[in-house]
Amino acid sequence: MKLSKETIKNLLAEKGLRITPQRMNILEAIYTLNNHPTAENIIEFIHEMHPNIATGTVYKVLETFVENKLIKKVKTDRDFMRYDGLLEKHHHLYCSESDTIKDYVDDELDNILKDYFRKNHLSGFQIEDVTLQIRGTFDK
Amino acid sequence: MKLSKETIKNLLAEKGLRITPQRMNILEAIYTLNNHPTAENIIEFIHEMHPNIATGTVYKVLETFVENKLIKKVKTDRDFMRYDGLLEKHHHLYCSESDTIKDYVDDELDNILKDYFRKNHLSGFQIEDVTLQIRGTFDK
DNA sequence: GTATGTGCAAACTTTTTGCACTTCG
DNA sequence: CGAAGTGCAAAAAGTTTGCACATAC
Repeated sequence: MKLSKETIKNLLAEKGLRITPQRMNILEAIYTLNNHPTAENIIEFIHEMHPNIATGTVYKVLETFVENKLIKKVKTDRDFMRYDGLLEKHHHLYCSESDTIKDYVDDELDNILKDYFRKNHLSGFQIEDVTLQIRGTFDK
Repeated sequence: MKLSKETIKNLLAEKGLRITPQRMNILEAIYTLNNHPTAENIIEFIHEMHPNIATGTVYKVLETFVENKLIKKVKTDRDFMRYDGLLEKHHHLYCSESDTIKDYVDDELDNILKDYFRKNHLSGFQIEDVTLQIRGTFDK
């Protein structure tokens, strides 16, 4: 999921965010790394080409991106944050034996869930979004 | 979901864990607090009656409980861990406006999911468990 | 030019660790 | 008694913050 500089610029511009080299690099890193990187993964990746980008900046930029819905935080039960650049609706496969998280996209599943929650209204709760955590192991 | 001292002892004994006052207090706290407490919530609760229990001990005991499947870690996109004492299969309602997480139990939903994954085999992945993250807002 | 973003280093928060001491069984 | 658990305080790990400087528009 490698994006061109132009596409990345447009993504930022659409959200009314200033286009800075740091933001472009960080967004590019997330799309290139693409397997739900941690802040550290992103920093490491960027430092190979741009060693002068600051840790604090990366965290600030990531927060900005989350607020502007360019990326999402991924829920985990580990003590560090992971980020997700896939904007399309999707679910996650969590590996029990490693830190791998893979995306799972399927319209049929989404329709089944939509149907279920249309029929079974949760009283006192307005649903915004439903995603599955599918825990298991990848075949060796 | 308040449990008797006897029940708590049995839970520990069944897992072959030594019964200590600290472990009993921590397990009791989780069941009493019951809304997916953080380590801090648990420490605070326990300190009211037993001010001499150490923070490090609480973390060590929580890890032991997770390893022995007495409790589970709850996946969140926040930077602190939350714990769940409900052993029955269930899903989670995450509030977008607060840190509230509520349980959602429904057999019909579980059957629908079981059906779906029986029909749609994920190649290269052995499913152990599927849980829903239902994000939204509670009515005021 | 000015509002916004960045670098840096210090601080903060949450969790982990090592080791002497204590306790459960 | 011996293995396992606890307290404590120090440190690690991850993230946030404040402020002077730099840059996008």
